[in-house]
Amino acid sequence: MSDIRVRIAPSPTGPLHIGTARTALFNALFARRHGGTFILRLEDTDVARSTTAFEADILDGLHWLGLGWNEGPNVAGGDDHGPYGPYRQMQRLERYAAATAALLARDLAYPCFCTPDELEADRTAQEAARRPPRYVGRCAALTADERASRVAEGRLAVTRFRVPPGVIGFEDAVRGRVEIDTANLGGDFVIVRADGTPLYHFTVVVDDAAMRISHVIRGEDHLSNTPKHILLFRALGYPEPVFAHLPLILNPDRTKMSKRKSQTAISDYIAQGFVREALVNYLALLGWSTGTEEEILSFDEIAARFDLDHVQKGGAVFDRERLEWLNGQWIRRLDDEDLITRLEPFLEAEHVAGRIDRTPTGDEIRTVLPMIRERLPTLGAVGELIGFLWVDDLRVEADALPPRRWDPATTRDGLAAARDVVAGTSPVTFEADELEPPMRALAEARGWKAGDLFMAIRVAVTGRTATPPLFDTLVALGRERVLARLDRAIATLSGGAA
RNA sequence: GCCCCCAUCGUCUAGAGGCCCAGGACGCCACCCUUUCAAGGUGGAGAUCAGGGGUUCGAAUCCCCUUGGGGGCACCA
Repeated sequence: MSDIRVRIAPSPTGPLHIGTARTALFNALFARRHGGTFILRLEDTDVARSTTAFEADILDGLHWLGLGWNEGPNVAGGDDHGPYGPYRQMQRLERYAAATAALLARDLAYPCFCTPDELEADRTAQEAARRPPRYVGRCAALTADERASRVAEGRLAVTRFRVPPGVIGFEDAVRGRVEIDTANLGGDFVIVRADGTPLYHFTVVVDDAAMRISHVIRGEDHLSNTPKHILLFRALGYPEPVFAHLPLILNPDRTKMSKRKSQTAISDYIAQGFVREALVNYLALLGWSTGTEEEILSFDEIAARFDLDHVQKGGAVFDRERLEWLNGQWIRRLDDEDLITRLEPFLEAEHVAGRIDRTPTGDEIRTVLPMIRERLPTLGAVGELIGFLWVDDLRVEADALPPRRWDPATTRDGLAAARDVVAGTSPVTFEADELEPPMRALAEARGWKAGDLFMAIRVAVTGRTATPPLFDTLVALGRERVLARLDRAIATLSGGAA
């Protein structure tokens, strides 16, 4: 292993977000490409919003994507592994406390007694004066006596980091040189809350240093905050990692992708039947490219080609249609047993939802695989596609039965004639090859267009106008059920209720 | 308001001075295949490379300005 160490540091305050997954993927790819270590650290210092359920969703989602980590939590709410643990920030409080004490001792940070109301008033005044919001420094120069008296009053203090004047510059691995004047950082910022819990900008630096992170690869939304982190790295005497800021994933209106405007939870994509290969492939190509025209690529193939130089700088709109296309590509590439395994939970769900009457066996799924493979944009589409195979009591409305060019009477005649053809076939073999010729002959004999006859049969036995090839469908249904469904349709058209 | 980042077909992108009056993919439109739906094949429409100045024999590629878009500025992460 090289000394390249990268991490994904999600906050368990929501389900695994597509943006977090993409950042995790890029970090994992970078680690794989360079033989480095990929670390997962949970940033759970927002105790009020963090939950074990979200933690589980994040861990499960990352595992599902195939993005395993070399160091980090093992299970939600459980223990972890790796030489730099623990990997949950709330279990690392003493480290932040020590770092805080060090900063306080050197007066690089100070206690601030300003109340939320005072700060709010400051911000309101600044906004009214059309000035950028920043901490005014009311507590920056308090004497020891003044601090003591405030403490005596029982007032709680946060800890603020002193932002020194100057320009902070760094070499971003995707954007090149970036320079920001510390005067634009918003003043001395809070690193520890009044209740003693540390804040993100502080913990991220303490931990990235403690965990020996060599490359911080994260979203562009952190670019402006990077000077704060660099200031902290320096104040604490830690070496600075290399920073790489990835372009944001955007809503169709080009704003930062959000739950309000897009589907952002990975679990939702999983539930709809997207396969990991497609998601990984799609996400990798969102903001990065091989530099060639290759595009259907596995994680390993991408990792072999991955580099930060080809990372795009501008944000990328999330295009679900392209994801669906890629998903279809990957579904077609899965081998039979794999596809069956992945389809099973979706068929099970169809059953549970009551849309089909039983869950088909693996063997049953295997027999229909050739006719559905090319027709599945997602695994979740399987019910719509062939659910009619496992419905006991299919009923089709009379209005739906006639093909475009046929009237009800013709349709009834056509179905009756078709029924005779089916009835005349051998009950033992019942193959598509022995069904099609006589049906075509029938259509020709009666002067019907074969397509119309086929459509009438299709709707009668499946209830749908779009299905896999008709004769394969009839075979899958079986002779007896085809006869029964044709009978019922004929009865329906005859005015009976069957 | 201030700071930072960004800017090639509707979308994802190739392009690191001449190979580009800009290539690929998704989507869209035709046609082929075809019993429907897909898949697949072929072809097409679609970007004066945001605009304007430079630099250069030559710029999508380098520089500047403008415009536009985005992000950040919490006792959220």
